[in-house]
Amino acid sequence: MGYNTEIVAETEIQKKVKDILEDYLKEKMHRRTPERFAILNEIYSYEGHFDIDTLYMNMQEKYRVSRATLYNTMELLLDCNLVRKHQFGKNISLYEKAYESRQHDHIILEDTNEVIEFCDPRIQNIKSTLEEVFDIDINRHSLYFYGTRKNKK
Amino acid sequence: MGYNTEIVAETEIQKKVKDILEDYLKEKMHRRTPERFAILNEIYSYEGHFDIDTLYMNMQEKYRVSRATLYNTMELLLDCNLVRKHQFGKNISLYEKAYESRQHDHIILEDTNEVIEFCDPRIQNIKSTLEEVFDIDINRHSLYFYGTRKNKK
DNA sequence: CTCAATGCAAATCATTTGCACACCC
DNA sequence: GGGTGTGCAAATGATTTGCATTGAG
Repeated sequence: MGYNTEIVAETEIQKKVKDILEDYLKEKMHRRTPERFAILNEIYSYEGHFDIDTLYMNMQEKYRVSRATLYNTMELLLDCNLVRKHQFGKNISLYEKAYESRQHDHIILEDTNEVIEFCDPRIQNIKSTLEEVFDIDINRHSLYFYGTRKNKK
Repeated sequence: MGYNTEIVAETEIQKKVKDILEDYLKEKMHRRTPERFAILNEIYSYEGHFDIDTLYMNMQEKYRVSRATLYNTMELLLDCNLVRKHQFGKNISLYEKAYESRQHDHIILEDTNEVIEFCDPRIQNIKSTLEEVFDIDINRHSLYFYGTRKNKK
């Protein structure tokens, strides 16, 4: 059929995450403000990583929100697992949408500032071992490898 | 023999790291200032993690150094692998001495703020795989698991 | 002597906070 | 209507920076 499946898929996900946020806010007795949905929508129009400032700039043209609200809302979105936050070095906080995107870790190439994403099942194994050995529950992890491209003089 | 091997060992290490720093500074054409050695010595009198502020406070009573110098010197000590730096969350930078202490990673228990250290050889395996697959050299990594103690209501 | 290193205070910059107003429930 | 959420501007706090002074080589 002649539909643009890209756009259809996009819209579906936007709807789904909107519902997830609605449910979450209801459950936590938080208000469903237009700002919160506007932010979510903006985030889910992105591919890959973004920072708060980019988000702020981009939104100014559409639905105007303050930085304070952005920071507040990111907390909520993190809490309901609709976004993930990455700390690439001290002053580089990057976010990305999390719904239906695979859990992955990162390699940072310090010569080129490239970021490579990878998945390795052995991390889950390590996690399981640790939970057993120390009798704990592990909720999340952060793993970064720092390196450089080979064969450079 | 009747020697206190603890203290002997301590002193030996202090000497060794002093030599390492000397060599490093010589090689890099940096000056061997008393501040740098005083800081190194202070750090190697600690066990476990410490932050810049603690280091600063503690040193005031002995060899007075400015925060600026502390930050500068930490860079050098990181570069010559005499200290390691850990980023536990955005505003919690902790350091620890690195010479002759085993590479380890951390679990952070968010309910109690406990920090558990562990070593798992599988991380090295992951590293090797990544180096091969992406044709890169990995210098270091940072790995944190975040969790909670079990069986709490 | 010369310039890298130091100390001090001011600057930075992402994030947080306080407060008055707006609007979701 | 009442109180949470918002915007704004000011506050924060770890780290950095500028500059005059010191001291290592």
